[in-house]
Formats: sequence, C-alpha cells, structure tokens
Amino acid sequence: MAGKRTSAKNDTTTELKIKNAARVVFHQKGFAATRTRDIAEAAGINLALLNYYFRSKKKLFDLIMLESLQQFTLSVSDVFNDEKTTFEHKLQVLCRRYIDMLTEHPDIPLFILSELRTNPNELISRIHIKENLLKSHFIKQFSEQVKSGKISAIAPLQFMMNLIGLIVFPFVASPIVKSIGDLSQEEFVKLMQERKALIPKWLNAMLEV
Amino acid sequence: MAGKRTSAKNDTTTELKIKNAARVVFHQKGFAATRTRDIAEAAGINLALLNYYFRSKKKLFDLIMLESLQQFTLSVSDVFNDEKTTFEHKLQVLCRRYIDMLTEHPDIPLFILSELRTNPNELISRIHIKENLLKSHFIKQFSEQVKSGKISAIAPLQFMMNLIGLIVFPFVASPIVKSIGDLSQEEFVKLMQERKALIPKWLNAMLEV
DNA sequence: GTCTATAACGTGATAGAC
DNA sequence: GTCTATCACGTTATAGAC
Repeated sequence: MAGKRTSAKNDTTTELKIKNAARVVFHQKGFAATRTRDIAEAAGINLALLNYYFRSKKKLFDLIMLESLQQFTLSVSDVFNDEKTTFEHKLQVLCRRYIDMLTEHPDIPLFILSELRTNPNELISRIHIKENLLKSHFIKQFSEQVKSGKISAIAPLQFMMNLIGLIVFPFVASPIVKSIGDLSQEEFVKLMQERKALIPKWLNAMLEV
Repeated sequence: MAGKRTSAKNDTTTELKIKNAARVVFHQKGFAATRTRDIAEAAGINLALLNYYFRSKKKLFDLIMLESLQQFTLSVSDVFNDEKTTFEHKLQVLCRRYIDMLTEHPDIPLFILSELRTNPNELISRIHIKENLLKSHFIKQFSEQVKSGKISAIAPLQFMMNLIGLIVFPFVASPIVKSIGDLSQEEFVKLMQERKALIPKWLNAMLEV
C-alpha cells in the first residue's frame, strides 16, 4: 500500500496514526456517518494523505472491520478449543477475557452488529464463526454433559446466545445502563467487573433447570 | 403538518405511505446511511413530496425514532407497573409481549441502540426509562424478595440487564445467530418463541445462586 | 511524503408548472 | 397535492506543486 518501514522502530508512523484515528471514529459513528475529514483531523494529518495511504474510505474501513472481527473472535477461540481444560474453567476464563477486552474496546460489538445489518453475508463469511463457536471443543463438552444428564437439555445455540448475550449486551446498551443507574464510567466498569464472576454462576444455574 | 383528513377512512394516504416507508428504511440502515431518495422510492412517491409533508429528513427521522422508542417502552411499562399481579406473572407476561413485539419489529433495538451511540443525551431523556424500569412496581417486588431472603442479593440493575439482554440480544445479533445455526427466518422465529417460556425459568434459577 | 486547490459526484431541499 | 427540473452544499478523491 505504501510506506515500507525497515523495522517497527516507531509506532507513530503516519500510516498508523491514520489507522488508529480511523478505528476510533468508525467504531463510534459507523461507516456512513463518518467523514474522511473527521479521520484526518483526528489523526492530525491532511485529508489527501488518507487517500495516499489507503486509496479510499471503503478500503480503510474494510481494514478496520477485519481487525475488529478478529479481535472479537480470536481473543477467545483458543480458549474455546483448548482440549486440556474443563468446561467450567473455559467458562470462567472466557468471561474474564471477554469482559476485559470489551472494557478496553467497548464500541466493537455495536460497531460490528450495526454494519452487519447492512452487509450481512459478505462479512459473516470472513469470520469462521461457526468453527469458532458451535463446532468448538467447548460446545462438544457442553453436549457431552447434556447427554450424560448432568445438565438439562438446552439447545447449544440457546446456550451460546445466553453466554454471549450476558457478556456483550450491557456494553451494547451502555448509554441506557449508565442513564438508568446514574453511573459514571468508573461505576459502569465496576459493574462489568462484577459480572466476570457472576455470569459463570448464573449460566450454571440456568443449566440445572 | 399537512393533509388534514376528516376521518381515518383510508390508511394509505400519501403521508402514511411515506412514514411507513421511512420506518422500514431507517430501521434497516440508520439515519446516516439512509437517503431520502430511498424512502421516496420505497413509498412509491416523488422525492419532493417527502419534503412537502415532513419538511426535512431529520424531522421525519425524529418522528420515526419517537414512535420506535414508545413502542419499545410503552408496550411493557403497564405490565411493569400493574400492582395487582405477582412478580412471577409479570416476568412471564413481559417475556411473551417483548418477544412477540420483537418478532414483528426485529430491527427496532439495533436501530435505537445505533442512533443512541451518537446522540445519547437528547434521546434518553425523552423516554422516561428510569420511571418505567428501575422505579417500577416490578423492581419494587424484586427488592422485597431480596430483603425477605427469598432470592439472592443481586443488584436490581444487574437483574434488569440480564432480563432485557436475554430477550433483546438474539434479535440484535440475529444475522450471526442465523448464520451459525444455519437457520431460516422461520426457524429463527421458532427459537425465539421457545425463549418465551425458557427465559423466566432461567432468570428464576439465576436468582437462587 | 506532505501539502493546497480543485475536480467529480451524491444528496437534501426547493422552485415552479400542472 | 403531485410532479420535473434544478439549485446549493458537503463529501470523496485526485492533480500537481513542493
């Protein structure tokens, strides 16, 4: 694309400044509401440079979207598919990791879901979500427990929706949550941290119904 | 704004055709990605007529947003505040009503949440969400049960996030859910219908941890 | 690589005939 | 009330100097 650097000496190259600014603005406003001028200004560079490095708004956006999707899936797929750990353990690690990731990047889920609504097929195929979730070792362990009668017979898909929903939804609805609870950002984070331990307990309880 | 009709004889007035088309397009694509030409075309009318009836894109959007917010809150606030019914009963009715409403208008939650991300304060104040949710009779009953030791001591806010999240999240993430489950629209609806009975059970189980 | 100036285009809104 | 034609503006992208 441009600028081959001989080493990763300096993290604040122009290209990176633009990409970092683009990530912030796209995450907050989505593709359609974002103007390339916003990104250029946030990056502290000239508008022409954006096109010089990334050719077009869409190309830059696709790059950010791909990275965001990877961040959302890769951060957990290795947990899901670790054959050495128990179901219980996976559940706990997953909640901790996801909530930490979302605390740091709270705009990612709504960003992905909003854009997914307009271009579903193109994007979904990129993330191998079925492989990462429904066909994971985690779900295999889940199904075995169902068969052995240790937990009640819920469809794995229902369980996955509950798991991801309990983790993700508060972040997606954070403006509402903060508003009805009169919460500062710090208080909101604290509430989310509490959920790290609560969600695994809740999910286990749900499985015993 | 225009066209005073002497009676509601005909539901397909031009004004209504535009509003109905606007609702569909705005819900699907959001404010920024929607072009007034899209709405006009969907309504089968001329672009000029849109401005004749609603003066501007923003005015039309505000109208749709207000209606959507009301649909999301009013459909349940009377259930929440019915002083004659039990906590249990409210929980069941709420799930049934919400899931039915969302099955009919599945785009409303993501529409609201997306737009909320850009204009939080302006919108949140419009819906009296605190009155409808946290200060409701439903939450009063919840807190009493906590005090009497019948259920474990979860913060009401955590409980509300779980309740709404379990109901709403699958619709917000429906493209992903359909994709990983290989579900047709009909199968997805069936999955949601199952949740009407499951969610109250799950929530009760969670409260016993 | 970085900038200024500008082209090319899309979109919201209006004027004016019917 | 409804249409066609058009304006006015904002935005993406590029040309060309440095």
